[in-house]
Amino acid sequence: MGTVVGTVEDCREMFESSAAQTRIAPFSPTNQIENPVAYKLVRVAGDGRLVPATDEEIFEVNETDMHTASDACHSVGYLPAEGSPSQLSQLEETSEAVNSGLLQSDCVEPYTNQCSEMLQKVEKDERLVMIHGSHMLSTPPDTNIQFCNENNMFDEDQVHHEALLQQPIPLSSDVQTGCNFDQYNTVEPFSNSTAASPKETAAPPADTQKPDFSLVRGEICLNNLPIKALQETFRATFGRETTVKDKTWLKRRITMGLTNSCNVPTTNLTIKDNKLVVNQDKASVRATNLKDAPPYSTDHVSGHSNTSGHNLTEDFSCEERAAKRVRKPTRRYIEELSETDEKQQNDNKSVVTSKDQRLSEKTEVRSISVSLGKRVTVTRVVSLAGSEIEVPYVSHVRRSRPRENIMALMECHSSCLEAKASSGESNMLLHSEVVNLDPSVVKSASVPEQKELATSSSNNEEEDVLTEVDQDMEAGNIDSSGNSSDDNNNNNNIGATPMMQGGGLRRKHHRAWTLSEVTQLVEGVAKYGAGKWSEIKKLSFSSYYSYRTSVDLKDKWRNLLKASFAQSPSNSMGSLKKHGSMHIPMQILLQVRELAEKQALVPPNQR
DNA sequence: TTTAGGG
DNA sequence: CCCTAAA
Repeated sequence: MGTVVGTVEDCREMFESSAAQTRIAPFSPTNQIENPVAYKLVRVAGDGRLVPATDEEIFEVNETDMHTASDACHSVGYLPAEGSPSQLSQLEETSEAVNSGLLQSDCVEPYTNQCSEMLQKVEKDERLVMIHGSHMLSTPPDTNIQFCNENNMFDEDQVHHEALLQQPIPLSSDVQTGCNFDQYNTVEPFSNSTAASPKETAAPPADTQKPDFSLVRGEICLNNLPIKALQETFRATFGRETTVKDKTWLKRRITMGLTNSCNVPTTNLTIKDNKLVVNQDKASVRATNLKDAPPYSTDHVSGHSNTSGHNLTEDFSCEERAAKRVRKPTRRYIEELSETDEKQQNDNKSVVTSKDQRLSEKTEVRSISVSLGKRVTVTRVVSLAGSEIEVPYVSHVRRSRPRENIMALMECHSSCLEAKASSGESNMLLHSEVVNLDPSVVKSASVPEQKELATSSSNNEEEDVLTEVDQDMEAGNIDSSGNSSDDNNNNNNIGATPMMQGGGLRRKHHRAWTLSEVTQLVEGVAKYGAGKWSEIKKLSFSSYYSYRTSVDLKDKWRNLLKASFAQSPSNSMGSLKKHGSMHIPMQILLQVRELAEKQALVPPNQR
């Protein structure tokens, strides 16, 4: 069935040669409409192998990802027979890689122009791989959904092709029964694909896809949660509080956090009666924009959501703005704004603006290089707590775990992208990828294969350096412990390097554990047993190239145990709450406890 | 190299 | 998270 189409190319090649454009072609309006493309961020190892981007990396991209991307993201990468030939051919190359399981479906990146820019800047070995998936079927970005399996990836069994086929475009409420992710359904104002609406809608039914543990296990339906609950969930997910009251935003963020992916549509949609409502005016505008703004322009798509419709009539970003965009708040800023917004809209705004401008500059630079020759700054409007903010779609490549090697490199270029790109050894690749939604399949598949890959890869992991973007939105967000590191990122090399000015090593990067990570950890312990950290890491975390080390896993588990037992019985209900620090849903804690007890009994063998 | 613990 | 002793 679904053949994966992907192209892996040397970045230079892509950018330098006309080919690049061709590849990008999928974005062309025409293509987009019919064949949404999902891009996946990939890093090319020195040996030429493709290494799936880290979830964080992806994350960054997602945040900024263009509307387009959002569409793409959703889509599961199946190539329809219909896929444009060119795409197919291109993709074919990558398909191999994909099969190998290197590709992870989580994030698709909509890099086009930006990529090109970045690439240009990056002159080293980095390569970009674009893999295009033609289908729009969206999948919940799930960390679990990684296509790690070499063989299986494309097998129908593993892949939910069938399911997808059956439920092509429409996300019927039926499909989504159970848990609805509004986010998925939500359409971004800028979403590219006109046709997308259905596609987006296609957001995978939570049930089927089993986006994430929380979703599956927790049976968390973000849609139904009140804002307060969402905020709690947010805290649980990211380890920090949020005052944001925008349901849409919260849901999206949470979803992103849970899934570790970017698929979640960025913006606000108005959902009414299970349908996404877009302002026609805007839509019309959009149409206009689409023509003008090549790749980025997006179409409005109306999606159906089963969510209990609460309406967010936030404006979808106006095309107009898109054109104008100056501001480019990072996530963090956005979040902050939203949070503070309530309190002080004015102040925050001003602050944001200033920062944004800075960012914008960078962005612009990048954009300039774009193939079109015309730099287009794409921004999207995000409504925060009632105030709208324009957010530039800047893809961030997240710094993955900083390897020592890299660090040195990184230091040189503190400023800009170039530095990031310049990791000598590894190259970042973006490839569009088709994503399989099938949770079960993905999950099972991902684990084993990946390991092999990693192994075979010859230890590249460590060597590889990921390109980073100056801004790292995620870091700020994720890091619950507000580390100064984030700040440093902008100014300095970015968190990637633990180096301190003093010359001493700084703490590694504080990365708050996400719910999804915790879930994976718990699963891993359940499967392999506590103490098998290396196993767990390989099987459960290698997939998305988590920077978590076995030691990290061990430490986290230790903390989980502590938390689980610390929890007094009285708390049955409140999974979250209190303890400013914590989160971690009850279920997980309970699981932890069970596992702990269970293993205590049967310590040694087994698994 | 991986675990287990202490810090 | 870091560091380190043990294995």
